Amino acid sequence: MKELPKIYDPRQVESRIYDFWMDGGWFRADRGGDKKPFTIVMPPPNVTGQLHMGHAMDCTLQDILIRYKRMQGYNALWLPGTDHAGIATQIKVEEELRTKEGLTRHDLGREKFLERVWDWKQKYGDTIVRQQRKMGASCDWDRARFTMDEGCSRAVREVFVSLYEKGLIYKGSRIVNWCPHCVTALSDAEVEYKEKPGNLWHLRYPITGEPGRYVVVATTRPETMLGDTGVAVNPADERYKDLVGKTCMLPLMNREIPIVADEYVDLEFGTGCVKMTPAHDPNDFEVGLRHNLAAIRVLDDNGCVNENGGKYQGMDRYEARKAVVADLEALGLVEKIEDYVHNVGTCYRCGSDVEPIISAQWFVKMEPLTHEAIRVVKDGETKFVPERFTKNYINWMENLHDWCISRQLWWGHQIPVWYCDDCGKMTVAREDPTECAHCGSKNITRDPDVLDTWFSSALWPFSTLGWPDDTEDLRYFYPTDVLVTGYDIITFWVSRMIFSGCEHMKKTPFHTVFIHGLVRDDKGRKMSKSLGNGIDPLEMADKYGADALRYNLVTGNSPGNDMRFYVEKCEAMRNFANKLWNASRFVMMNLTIDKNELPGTLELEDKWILSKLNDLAGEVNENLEKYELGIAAQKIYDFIWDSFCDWYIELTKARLTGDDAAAGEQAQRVLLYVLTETLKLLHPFMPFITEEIFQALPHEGDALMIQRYPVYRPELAFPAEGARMEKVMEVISAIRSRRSEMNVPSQKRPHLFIAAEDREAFESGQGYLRRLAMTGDVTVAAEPPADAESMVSVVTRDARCFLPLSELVDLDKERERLGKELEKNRGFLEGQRKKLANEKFVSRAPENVVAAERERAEKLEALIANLEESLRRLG
RNA sequence: GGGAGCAUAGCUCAGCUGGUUAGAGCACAUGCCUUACAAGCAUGGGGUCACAGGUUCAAGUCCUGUUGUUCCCACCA
Repeated sequence: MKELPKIYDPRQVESRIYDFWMDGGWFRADRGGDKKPFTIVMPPPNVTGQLHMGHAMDCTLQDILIRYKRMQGYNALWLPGTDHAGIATQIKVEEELRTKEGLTRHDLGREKFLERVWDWKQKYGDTIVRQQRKMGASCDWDRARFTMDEGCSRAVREVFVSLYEKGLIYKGSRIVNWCPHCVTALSDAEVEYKEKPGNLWHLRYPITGEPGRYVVVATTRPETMLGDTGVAVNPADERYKDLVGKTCMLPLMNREIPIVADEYVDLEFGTGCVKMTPAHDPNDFEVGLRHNLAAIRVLDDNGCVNENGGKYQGMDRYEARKAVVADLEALGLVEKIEDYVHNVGTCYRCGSDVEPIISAQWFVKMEPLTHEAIRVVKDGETKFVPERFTKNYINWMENLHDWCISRQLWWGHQIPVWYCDDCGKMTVAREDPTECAHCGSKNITRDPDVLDTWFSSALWPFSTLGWPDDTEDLRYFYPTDVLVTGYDIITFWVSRMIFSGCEHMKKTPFHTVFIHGLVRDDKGRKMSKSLGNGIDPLEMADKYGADALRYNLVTGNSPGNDMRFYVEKCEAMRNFANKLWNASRFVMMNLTIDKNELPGTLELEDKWILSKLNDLAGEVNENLEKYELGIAAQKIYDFIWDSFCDWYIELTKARLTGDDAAAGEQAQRVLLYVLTETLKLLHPFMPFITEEIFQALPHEGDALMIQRYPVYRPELAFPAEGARMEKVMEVISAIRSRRSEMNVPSQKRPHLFIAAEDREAFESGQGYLRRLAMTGDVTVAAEPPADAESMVSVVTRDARCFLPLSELVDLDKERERLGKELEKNRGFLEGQRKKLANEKFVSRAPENVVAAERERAEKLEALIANLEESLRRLG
């Protein structure tokens, strides 16, 4: 028998157990056999990333599901990997380059710079993987992928070319979101709008040929006026009817620009006149197209005024803003300046204000792709859990603009397009071409841009399984089963995986999207580097154990809702782990058997705990199937702590320490069985400690992690015996409560007289009544003892108990107490009777509900009768 | 402007398809080193389930509205 330390120390256990699993090869998913596949692809964290609390939660939820499915007998594949994370990674490497060597990427050149990024990836790329292992992640590491590995890159290329061939990818000059700091275009999804205080400048543009007359336009970005090529009014606006068709003079630039009429202009807002800057505003761009307005770009890629900005050339956008306003004021052309709070688009990576800029970029034509992506969700082929996120998804899908996929970065999948220097045409190819496909010229230059990171992530569920090749893995494991991710990433990623799966695989990539919320700090704020309020999951795992951290992250919250992180909860969960540890120690210390087998005959308390365990197994399976992980975890917690430790272990002590060896062994067998089944139930949630204990117990099979997950078994349901046991437990609780009220010292062990109908239940349980209710001898009879009047009485629904503690009793107080209890229960009974007297209730409520209410009423009546009897005896 | 969530004990939150006298952790109070565990045991106090209507035999749970709060989407110069 193995002696275990008194306090569970996860540090001694976790890494050893993890190695044990790895050595066993149990994380590897096989194909075929008589098992079915179950697949989760891990949302790939950034290569340069550190595990934060959100990852830890994500990781825990996935690991619970995959371990559960593995134990159910599936070929369970959890496919891990990392994402190259274009902008994020490039920024990091550039920063290091600047601070350490004072260089920019341009100093190095593309090739050398990319070498540096790959070096960086080699160096830090496995940090997060190590951290995931610490959390207990049971991924198939042999299948780990990277979005820029050879296979994923081929998938990206295939998708780009085939979408191009289908006419779903095009290059066009359009307004895009431009980050002047990252110097690249961004997709709509990568822009975060933030409310910022600003101004609304009202500017006067003189009407041509009508001295002294102006149109007044309002703007939040006065510097863009340098690129104005028109003024628009609403065609229905009576105020400006005569101006349409005329021109005005653009101040500072002295450019004559037309006044046009367009529905886009809101009559109510501002003056009803809008300056048109087609090169720097998406709406103006559209209006410009309708009225043939020129698009004059006045900002360069760094956000500085370019050669089209006259004397302001070279100023950055904010400098130019001040200068333009100052000059206009000097000319008397600023009518007024209002304070104005408006939404400003910012870069989701660096936070700089995004500038809408006209630019030649690559786009995915979204509209044709959305139909199937919407259908599969509407038809339930892919379901969101919780369901409410479906609406988010559909709404987003239905209002999509084309997806800008080109980025002016170096780190990423370079766009497979070559431009011919001679004929000017494009060659789009699966293999790198040596000549122009149109004229055969060798003078071809590759498009320098790379693809949006999410372009490759969108293919993750099938590129990781071998696509575009027709691999065995792909055929076996695709479509995958569940995607686990936070709600913040539905638009970025989930939606794109769905339409990509539909388009390229003709099947939606997963049947369930399991959404979780954000992990916030104890004040409800997002954890962030800038706030410095992040809690390192590894520190928590180290201090309290990965199991405790996992339990913290999965209990007490429900799918899709944010949770607050409390260190105290880690402590509580560590205590729970320790509780289990000590319960296991207790079982082991009393173990003389070496085989896990239930005994042939069972005592009442055995049947009670087995029945409880059986119910638990049934419920936990139900909850897990419905993704109610927190509820399942809570039930297991309650079972272990309340039912198993606080009751059952205590109940077995009489047998274990008694003289009857056979009875002792019987108790051992049940203890071992119940503990082992409980470990199985808990294993997906707390993998380390459960495996460690399992290995120390007599067991069959190599590892707990590959045992069969318990299910409900009708032959182990003992509802009648369970109810009888609870009669006794109720008496124990009632006596304890009375003792506590009366401050009876625990050394005091009074004789216990019980008057009850079901005498057998109480007679057979004398041992544990003595032990748990701290009494002396127990006498069970049909009627109370003769001198019951002088004793302390304790009343339950099924028994009247009498304790000769008269010296401690104040008869008046006793009467008062009984009276109060009687009052209370009469109140309940009255309610109950009313309900049962209600003809509508009896006729309309389901039979079982009515029966339950009847039974409840009967029990109340019994309790009241007992109370009345006791009170009567007191006189 | 459109949409969604949340509002339950002092704090943080569970409460699944309506059905016991609404639960947990932490905190609090009292008594216990009872040979698994003081990271523990026993007992106890504490809640008009935001507000107002409605549906129902029955509402914390479903519907409508109100208030407060958080978030997502759109982006009107």
